[in-house]
Amino acid sequence: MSSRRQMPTQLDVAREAGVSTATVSRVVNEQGAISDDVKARVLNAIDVLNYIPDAGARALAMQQSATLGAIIPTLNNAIFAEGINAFERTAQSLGYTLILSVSQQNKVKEQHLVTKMIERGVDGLMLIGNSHHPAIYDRLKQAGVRHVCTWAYDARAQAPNIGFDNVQAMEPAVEHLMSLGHVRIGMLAGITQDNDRAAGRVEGVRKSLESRGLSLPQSHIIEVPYSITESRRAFVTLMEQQKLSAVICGNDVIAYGALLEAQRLGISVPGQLSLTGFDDLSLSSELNPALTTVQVHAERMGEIAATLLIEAVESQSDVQSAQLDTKLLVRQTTGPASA
Amino acid sequence: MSSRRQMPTQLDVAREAGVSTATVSRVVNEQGAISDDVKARVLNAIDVLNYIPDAGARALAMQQSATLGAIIPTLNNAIFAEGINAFERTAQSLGYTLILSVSQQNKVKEQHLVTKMIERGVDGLMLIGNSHHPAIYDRLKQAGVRHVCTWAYDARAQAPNIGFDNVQAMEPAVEHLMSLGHVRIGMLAGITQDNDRAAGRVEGVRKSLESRGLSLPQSHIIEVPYSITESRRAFVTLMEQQKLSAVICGNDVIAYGALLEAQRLGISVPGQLSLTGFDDLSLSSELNPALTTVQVHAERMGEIAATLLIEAVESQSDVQSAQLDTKLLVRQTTGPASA
DNA sequence: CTGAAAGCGCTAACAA
DNA sequence: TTGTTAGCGCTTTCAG
Repeated sequence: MSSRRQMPTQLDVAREAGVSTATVSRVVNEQGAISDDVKARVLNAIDVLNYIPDAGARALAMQQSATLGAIIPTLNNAIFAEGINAFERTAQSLGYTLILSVSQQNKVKEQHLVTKMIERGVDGLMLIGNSHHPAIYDRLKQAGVRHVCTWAYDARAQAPNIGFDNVQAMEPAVEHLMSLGHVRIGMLAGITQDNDRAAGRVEGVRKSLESRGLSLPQSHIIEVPYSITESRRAFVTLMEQQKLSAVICGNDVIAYGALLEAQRLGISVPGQLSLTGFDDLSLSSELNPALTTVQVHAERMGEIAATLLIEAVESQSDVQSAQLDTKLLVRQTTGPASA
Repeated sequence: MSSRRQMPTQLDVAREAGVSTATVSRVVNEQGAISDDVKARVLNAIDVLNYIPDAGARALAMQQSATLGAIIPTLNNAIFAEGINAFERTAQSLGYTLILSVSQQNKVKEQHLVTKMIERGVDGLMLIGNSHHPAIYDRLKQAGVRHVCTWAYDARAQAPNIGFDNVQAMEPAVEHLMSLGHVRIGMLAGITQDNDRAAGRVEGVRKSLESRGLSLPQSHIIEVPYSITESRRAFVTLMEQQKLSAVICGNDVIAYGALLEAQRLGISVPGQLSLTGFDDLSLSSELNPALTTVQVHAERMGEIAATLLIEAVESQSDVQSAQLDTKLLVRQTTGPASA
């Protein structure tokens, strides 16, 4: 019980300007015809009193908040941060405010956060990936809150998708490696539990391999958290157990760990071992050797998500899906398979 | 005009349970004494109707939103992302929702965003650094919105600070370098324009140097954006123009650029050149050579900011300041000055 | 222990 | 062109 109590309200402005609150509302929202005289008086009163409208009250009256929500697994992942940055920037430029929540990759928490978002009355919601608790979709539909799932594109998804196909995205990487003569290919994947993007990438590698007569046995995969330290450790384990000539990593950070550890162990990259990443973080092209990786348009994804969400909200229509492409960037960590 | 229209309201629940809205409010907020029977009926009605309260209406009635705002320069900076991640996590655990806006390091936009935050009725606001448009403090005070400035600690600051002293933080780095015999020390600083943290670090280096009889002429400093590419370029320029044996970098990313470029140029680190960073990003300790840098407790800063902000809001008192320490982490990019 | 009623600050018909 | 009057969905005295 404090904050806004001391703030001048629309009524104060109305009194100061000698008009009705409806009129104040009209000039604030630049809607309807207002005489220049009245308009000037209101504007002046607003300035004098330093009036700041109450968005909450406005939302209550208008039944829309000019607010977008986003629930992401974590911010400690440069690629999500980049996407959210663009999402916010775009939303802001279109007059929307961002409400951000982090689920800590916890499905139950995510479900709870969706309810929170509905409580807050967001006009649209952005989620990451397609594997969400079913109740989430129900709640969202019941509340009439438009939403998109990003970072994935699956024609069969039940919600609009704005992203890329994580399965297909791995195809060029496998193809590239095999064209270099690699046949003993392993993978340091992201944790696939509750993560359709990570799982999709594993599936993509497996399918691509199988369509070319190879396979990806479970023994050739280790799942690792988004951490260089963990990746280094897993890399050691993987290399000890298997004779691999190429390792596909679920993301760039995992690849950094593999590369750094390979260097420490004196395994030459790409001489003795080829390595690929995923995301194309800005560091990847700077490293020596520069990382061969799959480029993802995180920024555009964020922009598009915000744009389409807002478009759908304002036109009262369904949210469009949008498929973005990915691209294999061949750099220096991949080379011909040795002997 | 849609979203919540279709949602069941408190009144619907009241009818369904055969009680008054006041009663529904009481059980939802677990406040006041309610008979078990009534409580059960209400809870049941809530469940049946799938009732989700409207936080906006609640905020309007209670004059507080259970919302915290944060305005940051960018999310494309791992250290801010980490701080915000912790800020959000803490706020969430205390029942608060985060409204996040990015100023793109634009002072004018920041000022505008502060107004937006006030419109949204945030109970508390987190800002980065101490150099803000004066009008910001006025508005915040007028609106009675509690706030903290993080990532800096300055006893003279006009707003509560939760962070570290950017000037003092550089002292151990300079001291370390000088104890290794360095006297030709340069700096790749962050852009100091509108950035008191970057400026503070430059000042810190300068003061430390001067207190030891050395100096930091303008010719020994180049300011660089937060970008490896830019840093590499600036590093080349700096090294061409000056004979330096050590370069202090304004942050780790700049240091990565310097290190990578030094390696490309065949300048051995730390053999021929010592390098230090600032932030201690997770990659820094993994690099080879591992980066000597200044450790900052971004996560704790975010936690504390949220905690103290909420504490102040709920106790109707002033926000406490908190000073965090920084620590020089001596690793492998610094060594004795050669000849 | 529960209900009635007023009001939070704003918008939106409907009149005038 | 402007004012009046209802609410938006919730909380909160104040009665009972």
